[in-house]
Amino acid sequence: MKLRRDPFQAIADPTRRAILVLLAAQTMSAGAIANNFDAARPTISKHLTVLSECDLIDSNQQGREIFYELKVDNMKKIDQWLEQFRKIWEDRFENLDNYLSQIQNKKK
Amino acid sequence: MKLRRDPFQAIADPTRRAILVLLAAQTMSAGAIANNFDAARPTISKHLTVLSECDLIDSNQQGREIFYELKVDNMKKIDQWLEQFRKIWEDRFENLDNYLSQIQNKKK
DNA sequence: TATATATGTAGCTATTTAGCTACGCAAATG
DNA sequence: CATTTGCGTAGCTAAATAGCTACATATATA
Repeated sequence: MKLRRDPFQAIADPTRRAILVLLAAQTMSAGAIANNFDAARPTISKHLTVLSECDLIDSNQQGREIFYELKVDNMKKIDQWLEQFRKIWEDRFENLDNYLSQIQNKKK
Repeated sequence: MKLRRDPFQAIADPTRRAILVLLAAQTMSAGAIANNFDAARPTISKHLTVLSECDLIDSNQQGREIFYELKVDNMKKIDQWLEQFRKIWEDRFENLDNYLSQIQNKKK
């Protein structure tokens, strides 16, 4: 193996996905984030480190608190990768659509 | 930890992502898939097992060959999860758009 | 200034992962 | 019917992961 630090790796963990969802709503301090989970605070701290390394969040200190903010740009890479599959399921939907139209026409 | 068998886990590995891309184009036999990679054939076989467990591919045997086919439906789960973030970057794009319009107007 | 608070780091463990070689088995072929 | 071919499984290893407790450090507060 090899340490993978990319958005795909980042979202593989459900806790990290939940953190990202939290940060999608608002910027939050490390402690505030951790309060949303059962896991120990250092565990969440580590997840935040991973998310930073995967370049999905930014941090900035304010006093003794550290605020984390979503960096939406790298999220788009997942979206872009999905593009090629999206075409397939849209095609299938179209096919289903056509099929349903055909049934409709036969009825007429 | 706990064995995670979901589409997010499936696409965390780059080899598995590449397999999915291959299968997006066409159904392929296990051997044909393996030929596209440097990894040993059993390694690819294991990735195929994981992808099956994550419910992203289907297999059916034809003679001594086993053909694998993309199951696009579970891919959509990733797409659906991304939805909430897509809103954010679309908003930002709109904001940029508005900003650019304002500049345009000022020039006029 | 002593204390409380916010947060990261060190260091450990159990589990999972990705990879390999060796092997087994069923289907096709000579 | 012996052999080749296609493919999964067993069993191993090194590395990564996710989790924890204990500790260090810096900032705020009494």
